[in-house]
Amino acid sequence: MQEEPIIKSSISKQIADQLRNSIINGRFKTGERLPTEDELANRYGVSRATIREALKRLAAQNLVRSRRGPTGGNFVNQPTHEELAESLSGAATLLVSLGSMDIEEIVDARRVLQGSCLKLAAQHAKPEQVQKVQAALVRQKQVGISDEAFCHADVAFHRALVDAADNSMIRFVMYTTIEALVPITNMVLSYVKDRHEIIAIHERLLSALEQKREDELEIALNQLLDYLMESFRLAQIQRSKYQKPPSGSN
Amino acid sequence: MQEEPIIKSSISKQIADQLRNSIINGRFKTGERLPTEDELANRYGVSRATIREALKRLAAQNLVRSRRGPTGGNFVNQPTHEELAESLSGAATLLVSLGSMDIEEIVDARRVLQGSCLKLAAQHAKPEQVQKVQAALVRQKQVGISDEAFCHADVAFHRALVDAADNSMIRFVMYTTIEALVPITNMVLSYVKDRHEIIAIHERLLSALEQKREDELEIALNQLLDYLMESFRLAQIQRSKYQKPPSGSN
DNA sequence: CCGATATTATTTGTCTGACAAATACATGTC
DNA sequence: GACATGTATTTGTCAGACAAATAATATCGG
Repeated sequence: MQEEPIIKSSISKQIADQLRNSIINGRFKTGERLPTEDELANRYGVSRATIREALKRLAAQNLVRSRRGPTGGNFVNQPTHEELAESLSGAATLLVSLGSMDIEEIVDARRVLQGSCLKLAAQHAKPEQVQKVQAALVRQKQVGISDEAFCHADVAFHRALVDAADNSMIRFVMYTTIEALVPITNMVLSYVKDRHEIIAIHERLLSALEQKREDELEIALNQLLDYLMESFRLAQIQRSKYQKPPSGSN
Repeated sequence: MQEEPIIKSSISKQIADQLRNSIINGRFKTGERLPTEDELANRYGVSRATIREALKRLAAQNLVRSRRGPTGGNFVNQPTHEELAESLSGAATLLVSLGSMDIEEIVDARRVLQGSCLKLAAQHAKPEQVQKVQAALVRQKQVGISDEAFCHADVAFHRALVDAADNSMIRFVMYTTIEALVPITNMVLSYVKDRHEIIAIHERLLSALEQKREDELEIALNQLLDYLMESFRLAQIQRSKYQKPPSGSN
């Protein structure tokens, strides 16, 4: 067994993987500073540019962050839930925009997953978590706010709902599912001017949560998603009227 | 409004973000080749090293892949589901290893999410998907296979179950949840030598799927997760016997 | 002695130019 | 026509340099 005969991937990638493993296995602890780029270069016997490319790969995954100066360096980053959710939703929006997932699938997924999630929320929700849901809804009900602000509040509302389930793992995956639908919600909103319907359903969700009525929660959720799908179809029709269908879309 | 007065992040990061947006907005289509590094460097008015660091950030997210030679270059990569699942599970294992999520939460999440997922599977599963589940179970039942191989087959089994739900979004998030538990499963297996219990429950799951019995699926799932948690606790106790608690672990 | 300011050292960020390696394409030889 | 050879193109890596940020230290005035 030779050392490493048939390496096909680039050195910088290999180094990135090694460093990554060192982090996961705890050889580098979170918050700790890793050796300077010069020293890493010496240690691995490569140039600093290569080391930097490896570090940038890790930085793209929020695994390290760098700071300049004497006390600076590259530090192992404990990704916050926010950062994690962000990179996840980045992946999700990418999938959607590349057409790897269609809207029906996402809506179906949300029907099922968020359904379970809401049941959990009804069981576990603490008062302050319910209050957060309410706060988001209040923001959403402000008259005269922009589409963007409305959509932002919409996301906050659903995130608060998910948070009420009080489970990190569920939060992790549900944030992704929610984010994946944001572009569609945005599109729908620009055609469907009236937001009353959405707000009404949200209010229904909130009161059902307060009363811990699981059945009611499920009904309201389905109502919301049905409305979203219906609006989406209308928006698509409207769109194809004004903007000729791309016949030879190549 | 000046051009860009108060930028704090590095140029390479900014360029990476710009390229990323160009890809998402479809200015660069999937499979397409982007300009050579030299040309990008000219276009952005930076050095090639900077461009390369930006590209490595994107490569770390599986957004681009590079090839050498005349027809080579950096190409926009349509991430396969495998790659996506891989990077997701990478994030998940990271979260677990960094202790951002505890096992109870993951198991609870799986109870709920996979529960819904199995119901969907019972409704939608196509024959060939059921067959894949069966195939994975057969592999797992081979006598004398290593812990590693057993665990691999275990993942394949659960993935096949998820695939049976026939929904890309669900697959996306469930793969993550499954992967997050792999390290624990591994650890449990190294202490709990007997695999019969797991296989028995898996067989129960399979037959319940074949008969489309949703209630039975849920019961079996809970049984499996209960067993896992119980074994995990035992493993922890066993562990603390042989390996002194790290009192001053410095 | 103290405090504000200047200097210095360290480390990442970026630039420049070069060469190595892979690889498609053209060219030449038999 | 088949096969070897060269050649151009593009990424991968290297080496050394300077710029920018920043914390520690030294300096000077009170």
